[in-house]
Amino acid sequence: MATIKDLSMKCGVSVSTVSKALNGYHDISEQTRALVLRHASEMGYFPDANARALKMKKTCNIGVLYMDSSRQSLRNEYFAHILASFKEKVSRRGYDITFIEHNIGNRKMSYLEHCKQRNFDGICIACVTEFNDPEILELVNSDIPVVVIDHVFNGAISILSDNINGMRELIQYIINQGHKDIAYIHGTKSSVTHNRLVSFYNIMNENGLEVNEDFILEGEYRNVSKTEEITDKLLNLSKKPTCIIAPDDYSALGVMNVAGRRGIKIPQELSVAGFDGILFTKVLEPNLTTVRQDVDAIGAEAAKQLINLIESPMTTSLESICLQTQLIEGGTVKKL
Amino acid sequence: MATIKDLSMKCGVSVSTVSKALNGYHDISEQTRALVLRHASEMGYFPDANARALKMKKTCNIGVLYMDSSRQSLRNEYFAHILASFKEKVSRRGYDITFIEHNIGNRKMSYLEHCKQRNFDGICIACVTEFNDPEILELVNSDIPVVVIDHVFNGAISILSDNINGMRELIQYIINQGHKDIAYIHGTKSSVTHNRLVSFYNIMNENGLEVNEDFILEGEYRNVSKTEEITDKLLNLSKKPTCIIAPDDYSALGVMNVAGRRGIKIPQELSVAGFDGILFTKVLEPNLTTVRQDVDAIGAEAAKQLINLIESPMTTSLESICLQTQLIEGGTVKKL
DNA sequence: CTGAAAGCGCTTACAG
DNA sequence: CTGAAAGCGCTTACAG
Repeated sequence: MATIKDLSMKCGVSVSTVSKALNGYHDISEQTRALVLRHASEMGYFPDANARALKMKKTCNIGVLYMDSSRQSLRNEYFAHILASFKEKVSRRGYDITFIEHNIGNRKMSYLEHCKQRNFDGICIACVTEFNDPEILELVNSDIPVVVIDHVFNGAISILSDNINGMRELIQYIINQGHKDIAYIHGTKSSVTHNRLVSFYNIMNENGLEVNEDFILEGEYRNVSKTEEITDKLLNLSKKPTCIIAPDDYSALGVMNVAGRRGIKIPQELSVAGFDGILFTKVLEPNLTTVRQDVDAIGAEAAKQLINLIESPMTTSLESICLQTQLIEGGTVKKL
Repeated sequence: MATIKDLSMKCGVSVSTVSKALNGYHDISEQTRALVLRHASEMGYFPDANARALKMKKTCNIGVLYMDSSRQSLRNEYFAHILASFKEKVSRRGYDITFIEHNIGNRKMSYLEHCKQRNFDGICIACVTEFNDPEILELVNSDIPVVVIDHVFNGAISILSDNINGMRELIQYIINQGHKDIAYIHGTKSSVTHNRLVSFYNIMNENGLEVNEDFILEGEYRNVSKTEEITDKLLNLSKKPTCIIAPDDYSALGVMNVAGRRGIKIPQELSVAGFDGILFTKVLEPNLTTVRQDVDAIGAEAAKQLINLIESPMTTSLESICLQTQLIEGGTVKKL
């Protein structure tokens, strides 16, 4: 690729002048600037990003961490959608995205070391199940601007759905449909899971309904077979629930499958709800009753906050931002 | 971050010596090397990747292009899975992944210019619908090593499923189940679509079956509502198909939805098949009859080929590599 | 075996 | 308004 030196020779001016002309400095005559710009575009010249980064301490590159114990990574639709939106937003602001890994070339290193070597301007932590991993804490506590999806850390910006209110709306809707015996197969413990559970209990209580402890069982997010197993347990109880809430939309298929096998019609004989509002549930018929998380907004907000933090650290507060969810009534919760 | 200069002062040797010790040169005494290594790890020193890249003309970074006209990007499960596998494989070989965009900072540029500025060691082109876009051609014809998913370019490595054989197995299976009136809603024109179509015609002919032109309609990949529309048309024909093949698994939901609305039972009264073998069809009951593309293998093979091309250009041939597919019989094609 | 020097491609005080 | 010089953090011939 042509270098700034080639360009300066072509223009017959010094390298310094070329650089200043290109970077919009004002102590350059309009004539010279025009000359430089013309030759630059003729030669297809663009400054080397590495050299520029080295000098300016700014890479215009954001590190994204996708690491979860089940190694779903981009295979998790929810996070893939968030990343897609995040990517679109940051790219419009001139930042690229690079995944954070454990090595460069054949050197092994920690995530933080990777970020330091690559000189990322900021970091987005998403799709992590192990929030207590010391490597994650090291990242969050570093001096690199960080935004975290779906988890609250002291001293970092967090973006997450309003799980409490989302769950409230869902449960209230189900109760309004006449259900009292509601089972909740919740995901593995996490702050998100905790908030949803708390909300579940609260709304039940507010409505004067008692929570049947047999109906609260731990499943796993996105694990269909585990949800099937638990659904089987629930349907074998002498006192059965009239409605089952799955950890998420995807695992809700597990509830449907078991019902199908037992010849139980949904929603006529059993109601089901999910959480997430992911793609395929929109087109499945009947539409799944669920709480839609606004993945586009989550990604975009994460991007916006992170870039603010990078570019205006002193006016960006490190708070957690809750995004509204939307109740999708769908057709899998029957009016009793 | 600590620089090599800090480290050299700590060690009391020159910067050159430190660099050589770190990089495994042999003209360094074992004593000195040990000293340097010890201090390096104590200080948490890692060489700045940008400075290194500048000097060595090697970034250990691969550009990935995700650009499709429908702006699905990572939201397309098929490509998200391929990318996940690609990412895992290249990272194990020490390469990072950065998405190719149209700008860095506030400079607009072409994809190629972006790659040149970032000095990517190689490029993976995936998730592209516009293979004739001049920007894509520019990338493919550049001197940067390139691997392309799902499209064959002269002079570039291509990775794709064996669509011809995959389709053969699917159609033959459907025919063996006793179907003669098979409709094929195919995706938008592309080389992949073309090969599947050709294969469809060929297998029909080989089996002495005539293709009913009314049964061959153009839909769109991953477009459920379009598939619903076309399914409606097909089911309104006086002579109806007994089996409908959708552009892919996702759009196959469209066929199922229309059937559901009309009270047509699948597979008892109408058979359906898809293509891709994506996640949710594995857990949907009855399992969709489909052709599974081995997304893990596609991503891994793309990674392997690209890295070979980067590291050993003279022993890596620019060919297209076809990966085997697998017929998933599932339960949506009835034995007539 | 070690180190001074040049250079990768840029930017930016500083002097003129 | 323009340009020579220093420097960002590295690597690597080259000299000793």
